[in-house]
Amino acid sequence: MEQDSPLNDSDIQPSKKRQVADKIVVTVKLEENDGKKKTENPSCDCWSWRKYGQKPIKGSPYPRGYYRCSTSKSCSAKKQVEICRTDATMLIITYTSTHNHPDPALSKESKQPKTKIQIPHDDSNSTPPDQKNEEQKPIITVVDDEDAITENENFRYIQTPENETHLTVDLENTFFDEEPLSYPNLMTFSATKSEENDFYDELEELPMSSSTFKSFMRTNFFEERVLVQPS
DNA sequence: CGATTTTGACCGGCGC
DNA sequence: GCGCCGGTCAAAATCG
Repeated sequence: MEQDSPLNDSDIQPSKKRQVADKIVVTVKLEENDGKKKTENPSCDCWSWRKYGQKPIKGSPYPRGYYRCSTSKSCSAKKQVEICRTDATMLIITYTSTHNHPDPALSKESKQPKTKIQIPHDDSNSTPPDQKNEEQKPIITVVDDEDAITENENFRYIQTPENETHLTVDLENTFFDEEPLSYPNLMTFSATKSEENDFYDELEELPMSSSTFKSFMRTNFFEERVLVQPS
């Protein structure tokens, strides 16, 4: 249905190896909340996701789920959800590509789409079958596997033995606060991705107010800096 | 009844 | 060249 053809979207380029275009790794620390805290799930970034695959990952007892944006067929936004092999309470969400359409939540902030991340229980305990019971996610850790992001009051660097730079984001102070998000370096738009450029270019033309845009950015978390610069 | 999840098959890239 | 592994597709099943 999209009046378009199958595509010209640059998302399909089999001839090129997977370039590390936009890849954001967000680590969410799941804590046993009493279930009272209705903190939005970072994984539920207000977008509608449709699961299209799941595979066991080597080195991890937990499978990885593959989700795609279900709002728009032409939307190439994707995300992978897996559980940290060392910390079962750590949810690793990897975002790939960006949405080429406004966040539906912006229009209707009253309702939130249902994105249910399924957390496979590997415990042999007689855990209840209801796997839709995840409302716990107080801390978000953004892991930039490329370059270190910036340090912000809301961020905290965490050096991992693996050589990665983990960014801990205080959810309540960052996303759920109405304070103007200020991500100095995080806001650095990459001037490399044509798609993204186009995307943001459109945004500029859109009648979005700065606050709207902010919200938009908030939903998108941080547009990572793409490092792909073809020589 | 439509949208979404599930699950195995399929495919392409990479390392050996 | 082969096998491993990660990522996607597609058909069937399930849910609301």
